[in-house]
Amino acid sequence: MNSVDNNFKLATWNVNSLKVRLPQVLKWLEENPVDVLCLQELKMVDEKFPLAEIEAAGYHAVFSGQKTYNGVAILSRHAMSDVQKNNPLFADDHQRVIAATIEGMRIVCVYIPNGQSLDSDKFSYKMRWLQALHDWLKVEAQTHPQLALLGDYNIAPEDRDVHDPAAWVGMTHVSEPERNAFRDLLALNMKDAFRMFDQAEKLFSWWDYRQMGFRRNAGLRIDHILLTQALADRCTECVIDKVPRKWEQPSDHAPVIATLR
DNA sequence: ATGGCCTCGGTTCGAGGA
Repeated sequence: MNSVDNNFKLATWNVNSLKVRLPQVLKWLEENPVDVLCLQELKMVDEKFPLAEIEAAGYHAVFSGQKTYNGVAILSRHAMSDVQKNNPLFADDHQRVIAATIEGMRIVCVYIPNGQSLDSDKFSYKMRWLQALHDWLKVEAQTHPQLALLGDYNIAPEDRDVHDPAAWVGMTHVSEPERNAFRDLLALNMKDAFRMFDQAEKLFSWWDYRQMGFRRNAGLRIDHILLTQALADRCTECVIDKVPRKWEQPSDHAPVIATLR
């Protein structure tokens, strides 16, 4: 038994349709046998969830899907308990939250709303949604000191998380209210796992399908893993895996992986 | 350039994403 075997890996990936991306998810898990993988944008109802294929790959799965839009899942090599769908403090037609307890950790998988544009109803929905998430996690962290919040946040926390900050002024994902909401989550004694470590510049987790965004590295870092202090203390690495973004018919997002010792 | 791409639902285009 070497030290690698004792690591616990948590990952998140917005797959932009699990129906289209299932072969890539299975391939990625074969190459990256993480302990937990949070998925967003399933875009399918629960009846269509490919449970047999996921289980054949060695994973349990819990999921909360809907037709066409949204939908989230947690895949885990370990047993899951206390599954929670949606934020109990926020009535929501969208399926954007699923949580489960795994090996004593509270794993919260989120697909935070996009917001569309700063003057839209969808933006005010995003901000109300973020406030409710904060209020819920504040309570949840009291009973689960080992809490991880993984997902597509649709927020680039700082200008260094944006390929061309000037081009994004006035857009959603980078506005002060959104960045304040991100800092409010950090203020729940959580750490952005990626920023706990030295990283190269211009590392992103999403690239526009248009204009050859990936080739130009025209991206944003909007997929995050936040860890409460108890888990942050165990975190030894956090990386973005650009490999599947280079595959044929990729998701526009890349997986993010945190390693705990 | 109110663009460009991708997915879905449902038909050959609009909505939504980011």
